[in-house]
Amino acid sequence: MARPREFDTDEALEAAMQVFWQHGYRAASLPDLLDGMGLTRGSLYKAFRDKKTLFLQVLDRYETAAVDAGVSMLEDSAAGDGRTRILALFEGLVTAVEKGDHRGCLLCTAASGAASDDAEIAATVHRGLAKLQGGLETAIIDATALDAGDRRRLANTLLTQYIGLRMLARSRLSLGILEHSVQGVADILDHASD
Amino acid sequence: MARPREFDTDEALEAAMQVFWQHGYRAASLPDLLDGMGLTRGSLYKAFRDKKTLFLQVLDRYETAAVDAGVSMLEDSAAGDGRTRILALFEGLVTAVEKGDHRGCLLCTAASGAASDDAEIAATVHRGLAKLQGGLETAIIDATALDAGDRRRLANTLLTQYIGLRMLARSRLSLGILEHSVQGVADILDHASD
DNA sequence: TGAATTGTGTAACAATCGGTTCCCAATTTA
DNA sequence: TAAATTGGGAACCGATTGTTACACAATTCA
Repeated sequence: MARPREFDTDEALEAAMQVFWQHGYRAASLPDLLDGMGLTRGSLYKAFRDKKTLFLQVLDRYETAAVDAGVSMLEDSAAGDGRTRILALFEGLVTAVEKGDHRGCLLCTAASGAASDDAEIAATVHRGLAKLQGGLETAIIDATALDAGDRRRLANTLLTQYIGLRMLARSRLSLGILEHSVQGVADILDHASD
Repeated sequence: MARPREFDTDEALEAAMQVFWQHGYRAASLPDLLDGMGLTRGSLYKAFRDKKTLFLQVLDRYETAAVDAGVSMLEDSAAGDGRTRILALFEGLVTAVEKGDHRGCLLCTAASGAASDDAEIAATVHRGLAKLQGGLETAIIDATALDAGDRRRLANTLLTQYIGLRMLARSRLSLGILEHSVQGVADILDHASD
């Protein structure tokens, strides 16, 4: 029918995610995005409508790529017991930081930034964090003998811990927290069922 | 010698803190600051040099007003035992959110935002969080019988929890976490010394 | 081959950004 | 009164923001 795209939409979206991940929604300038995605203004606006729509698509991609992957791991009984799976989640976080990844959590950055004013963005962020919350709770069932109330509370504590750590990862502040954070999480888990 | 200031420097700084607290360093525009502080460009630049210097003064003010107050409470043995003092810190946080305060933590917002690129700002943020870290550890000495290593790890866990909660407070996301977060912290404390 | 359709690239848009400089009135102290 | 300093503006800077418009290229289908 007509002229086909010269670029791969999926690759462009992946590149856009990296830019937003590093700079946040508001701080990511259009030139930043154009450079990272390797296309021009006209192509970007024709293919992705505008910056906010692009960001929403990026959030969806992040949700299926990063969040769902983490949740699958948390709920995969073949990957060890619940305790092992939860600790693996936090170990992955620390390992990423030690490798120099200071991007933190795209959802968390979006939640605290100017993006929190926007209802659509806030809803997507909420959905992602709720998924993580559910994954943690599932893993806890397999790790402790807590009743529903305590389980929910423990899941929330761990989710808060997760958010705090990814926040610290982004800050580049060396408060010596990340080094032993996995052991700290293990302490919480091991003592929760007493 | 000369004409005196018509505005109170301290009040202007307080107003500037509110603006930065709500919008973050980069997102706070000069018109935002002028409106909030109630003065004009000429006066602001004459009195506070420039935006960054103003923000550094605001950070100092936040440190002495908010951080030092929290640390004093954590270390005040007249305010109950260590456990009580730590829980009071988190209760204050939850209470503030329930009153509609969604500003979160100025230090944390600065740490994750563009401010983290600046060495001076990063150093000030680091100093504030380290103070909090120390205050928590002092309170833990009064709450548990842990050795130095475990105590440090518990302090870091609580600080991470604190940061995560203030992050959530800023996000306005209702994941049902804040409601029982104090109980969650109490669980961590009560089981830590087992 | 020719018309229709769509992507590409660039220019330009209006608005705002933080920062600076200027002027002059107002007010103080020496 | 004279010197000194602030307040309140206006004006401007170069740069940036996200967005739109338009000419041109490329591809497909009839």
